[in-house]
Amino acid sequence: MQIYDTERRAKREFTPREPGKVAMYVCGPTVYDQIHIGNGRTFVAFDAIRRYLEWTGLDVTFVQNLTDVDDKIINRAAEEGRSAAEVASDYTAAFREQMVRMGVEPPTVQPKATEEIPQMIELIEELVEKGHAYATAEGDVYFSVSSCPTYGEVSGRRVEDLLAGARVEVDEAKRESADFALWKAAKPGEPSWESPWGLGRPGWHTECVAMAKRYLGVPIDIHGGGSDLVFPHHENENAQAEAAWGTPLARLWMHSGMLRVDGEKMSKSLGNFHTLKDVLDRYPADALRLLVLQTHYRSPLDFSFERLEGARGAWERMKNTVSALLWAARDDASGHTEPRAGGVPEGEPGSAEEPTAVLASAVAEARAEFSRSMEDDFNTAGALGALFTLATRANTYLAEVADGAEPNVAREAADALVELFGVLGINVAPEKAALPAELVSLAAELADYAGSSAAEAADALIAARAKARAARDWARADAIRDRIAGLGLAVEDTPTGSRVVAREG
RNA sequence: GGCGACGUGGCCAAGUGGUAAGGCAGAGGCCUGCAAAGCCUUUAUCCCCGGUUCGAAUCCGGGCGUCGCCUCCA
Repeated sequence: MQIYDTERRAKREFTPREPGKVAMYVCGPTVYDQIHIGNGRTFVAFDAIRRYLEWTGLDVTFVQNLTDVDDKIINRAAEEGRSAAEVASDYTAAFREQMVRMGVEPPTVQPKATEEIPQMIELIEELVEKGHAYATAEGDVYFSVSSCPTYGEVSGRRVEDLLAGARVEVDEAKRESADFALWKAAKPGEPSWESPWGLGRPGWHTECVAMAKRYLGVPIDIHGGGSDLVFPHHENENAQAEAAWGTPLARLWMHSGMLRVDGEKMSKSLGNFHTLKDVLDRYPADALRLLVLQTHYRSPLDFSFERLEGARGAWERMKNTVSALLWAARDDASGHTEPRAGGVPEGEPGSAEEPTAVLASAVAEARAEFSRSMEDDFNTAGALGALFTLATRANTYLAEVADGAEPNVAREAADALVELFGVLGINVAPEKAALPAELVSLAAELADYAGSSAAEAADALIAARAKARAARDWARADAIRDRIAGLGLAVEDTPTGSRVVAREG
């Protein structure tokens, strides 16, 4: 498995520190507002990566912090006239809700900064003791960048450049402009904790270091985040680990590309700012995931609603294909699980041209190509291409063999699509509970159905409609279809016969 | 100014030494009572100029352009 390492600026073979196990840390949000689709992109990308690692059999411990004490939260609280804790609590809940909607697996551990203060103080003390950090008269503690020889390695910067090109006013209390705060003295009314340097709160860069150490041990295997975190955040994190423990924080650094909207950086002032919640209120999460994963995680992603529409269409077609395959396998959304008669393969048995054999090899090819792409730095776009190709071949197969589809091969193809899209967190399986009980009474009314099974009722209605169509009684055929549609379902006529499916939206 | 990334068909996007996956949109055809779904066909001098090579989108040099970070930011 090849993974691109930000620090080395090259792909390298990934070998976990402990065979079979991966210790992974991805920076979480600062909970001061609804997260936006840029955050969403990052979290979906790392979720797909995590799912793939797990799918290959690795035991992944995934840690993601919540920054619940920060200037932004304090400012927000002041604006709204309530406590910082309330603001943090609300947006923590909001964040988790969106992650659930987005289909992101919950982290193994999701520590909050405010609950890790002792560990952070311990780390800062260690840095002070070793001469890598210093306290000011005001009660702030800074990290001394020039005391750390490896500073700059993660982001590829030189300390001299940083000092020379510093755009920030040198804080009087800081020894050098590049030094950064590990601990900030509290101002009146701000959330604060007791420390050896007086009341205060931790700096952002210290959180992840303390948490990674506590929950994963250093160096961790993979540290991820958005590419805007490379500098200074991850550089500063790494410096603390190097200074305190003489080890890099992470063995491998992964960074996802930025998201842009309509070709521009997303910002509130440009009016192109979208929260994840707003987008998920309008579009299915699977469509958004598909859109995100159709671009490699390191590339910039240009978001637009036009593209999202396209992704939704593509996703729905995938579901249609899976649905048709399951129908051919006699196990679809309408609950048919018993094989039916008539599943005879077409063509010359044993011939390479035989459609069933062609589809079977298409499945194998798609699986191989999917893995090959993912093994190459999680190339989800290439992996999706392989799945779309399989879907097209499957549809071709169904069209070619008509009613003679081989159930086992159709099922194999459907299973592959559901499984592999599922590895990317995209659900293309038809909903099993799609058939409402009202179908039974409808079938009783229109098709003389006397039983109580919704699946059988669907069959009876389709049979009644087929009979009407055969008799060229279009009015009756359409009436049956319309009544079924009235239940929120749809009737589709396919090469393999008609079927009742759940309707989108 | 410093560091870095990218430039592939109308839009998006894989490929990274042997002559261009896939998605969206468009056009034509097939299937079809209608509708939906589906299938087939069709659109690429791979930003420009040099170089290396039997052979380059793919490597090297130069140019042009776009973007990111350098300040809180996923």
